[in-house]
Amino acid sequence: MMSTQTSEPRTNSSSTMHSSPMEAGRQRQGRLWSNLKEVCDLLHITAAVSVNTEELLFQHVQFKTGQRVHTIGQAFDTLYIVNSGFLKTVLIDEFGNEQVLSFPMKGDMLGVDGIHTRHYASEAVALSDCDLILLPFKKLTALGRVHLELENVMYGVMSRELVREQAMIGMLGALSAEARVARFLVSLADRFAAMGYSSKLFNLRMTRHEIGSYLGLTLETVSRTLSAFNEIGLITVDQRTIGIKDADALKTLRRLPPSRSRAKQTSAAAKQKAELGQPGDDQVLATTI
Amino acid sequence: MMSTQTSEPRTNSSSTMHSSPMEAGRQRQGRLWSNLKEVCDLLHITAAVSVNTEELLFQHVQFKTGQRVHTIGQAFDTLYIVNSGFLKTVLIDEFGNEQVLSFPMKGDMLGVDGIHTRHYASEAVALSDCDLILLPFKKLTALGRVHLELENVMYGVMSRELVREQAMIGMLGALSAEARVARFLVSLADRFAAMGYSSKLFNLRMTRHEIGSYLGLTLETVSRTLSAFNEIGLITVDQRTIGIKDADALKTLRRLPPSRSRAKQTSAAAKQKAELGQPGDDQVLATTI
DNA sequence: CGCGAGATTGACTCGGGTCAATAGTAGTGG
DNA sequence: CCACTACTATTGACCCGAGTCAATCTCGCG
Repeated sequence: MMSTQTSEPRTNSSSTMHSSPMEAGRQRQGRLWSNLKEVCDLLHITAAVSVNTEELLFQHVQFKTGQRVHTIGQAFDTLYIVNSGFLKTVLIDEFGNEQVLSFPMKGDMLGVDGIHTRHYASEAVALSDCDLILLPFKKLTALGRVHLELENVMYGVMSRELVREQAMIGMLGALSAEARVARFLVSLADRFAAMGYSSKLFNLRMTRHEIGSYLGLTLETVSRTLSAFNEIGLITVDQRTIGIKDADALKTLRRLPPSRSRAKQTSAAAKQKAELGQPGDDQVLATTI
Repeated sequence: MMSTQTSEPRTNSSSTMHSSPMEAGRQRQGRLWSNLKEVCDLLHITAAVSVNTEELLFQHVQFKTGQRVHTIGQAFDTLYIVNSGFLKTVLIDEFGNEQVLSFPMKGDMLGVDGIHTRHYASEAVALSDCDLILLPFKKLTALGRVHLELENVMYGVMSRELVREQAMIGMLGALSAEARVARFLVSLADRFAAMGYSSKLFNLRMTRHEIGSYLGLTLETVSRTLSAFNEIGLITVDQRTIGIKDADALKTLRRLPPSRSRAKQTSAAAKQKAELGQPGDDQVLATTI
């Protein structure tokens, strides 16, 4: 039934553009293109690209929810930059189990893991309709001879990704389930803020299962932890709508009240609820892409 | 008691060389230097460095056991390649706890995480006397203008490191304690083999505590797991001397399969074709639009 | 409207963390 | 050479955090 095909994405001509903001891009031949300057801005890389690069254009491509951008083992030839939309990258183990590695969004680069072996080492799937900028790798390296600053841009992006993964390893190796979920929420909030969305109220683009896979937890643990945060007033939860109520507490959280509060929830939980005031179920609209 | 100070390493002149093999390097001005070709060989990067690069020399530096190569936050200016010896890289959290990120050895590159912010994001400590090759980053990028293949070497190394960290995340997120220890041993064995040492009998250069930190486990669990492997004949253990008896069993050991959503077994059929690019069965949404 | 995927919640189990006691090993100095 | 000390490793006892299994509940969509 639902074929998860890697069907041809459309390199948009007159196609349906989605509603998310689109800073970069211009029409030409009925397609979207971006120049090097815009690409660097998107990456938040402060590269002095002084020369006129108007003739140096990179094409955009659109992917719809569920489509794969690349799969594991596929021959590598291009890098991607997310201009809008949300994705996940996953590893597939020998039994077909998914391990989520990251949730790329605007300004993130995809495909870097393919450079080494010339085959993508992970799979990238669109969690929403996406607009990606294509960076053909050969073109990129060829450009390095003309625009030397490009080299540093690439080093910076790859190094940044490496640091991000190091932080991930640190988190998986050392933090409790609650701390992982808390930091995940904070990091999401920060990224939304960086993109100009609200950091206090947003929609998760991924399932509990995917969050759990990303954090090395089960979906039940993720769900329970979100409920617990909700109960003590750190956040509000309504399905995929998350409201951040106490970002500082989330940032520094290591472990929830160790023992007693959980055993007898009738007393302890109720008491906490009373102390903190009614969490109240305010449902508000979240940012939509 | 070894003070772990960051005292000046010696850029060897007549200094004590340790016992490990030293393929690359030549004497000049009483110091060891390597050319680009040797550096690439060390990295196992198949870069066609055709031109004569004899005048392009990189200096070696020695570090003694316990010395730090770089610390977190220190200004970044050079990359390192391990020519001989063993190290660990660690993250330090807000309470001073170490989180081991990797155990670099011959052919590995250090310092890449400093490129992005121009400050090292991790700390590198020598676990044995080490011989490292210095790659001043400015020199490296300057060289990119003359030797264009160097750019690809760097991309390859960084991408390789990224893939390694991805695998680490996958392991921490999905595998049981036994599986982690088993794979750790196998990967060590493979790396020793690649360096020309025995893959069947080797010495660990790190403590149980460091192994545990690396694998997201406690030192007790590591110790117990090694003892258990010893008891069922997979390995022999005597302090830091490890003998691999059944590498295949170690490679495939799982205990505690992350349990997959999927139907209850008939797994034999499902498992055999763990091919790349295979969409597999469940996962992945799809929304055929 | 009914179906199916996702989310929530409860009850139970157990892997691995914690605490603690013991023993093996190495470096230092008398 | 042997004690003295500090580190490292092994093992046992206990128990808690998170995984497992399972029963609803909700919601979006055809």
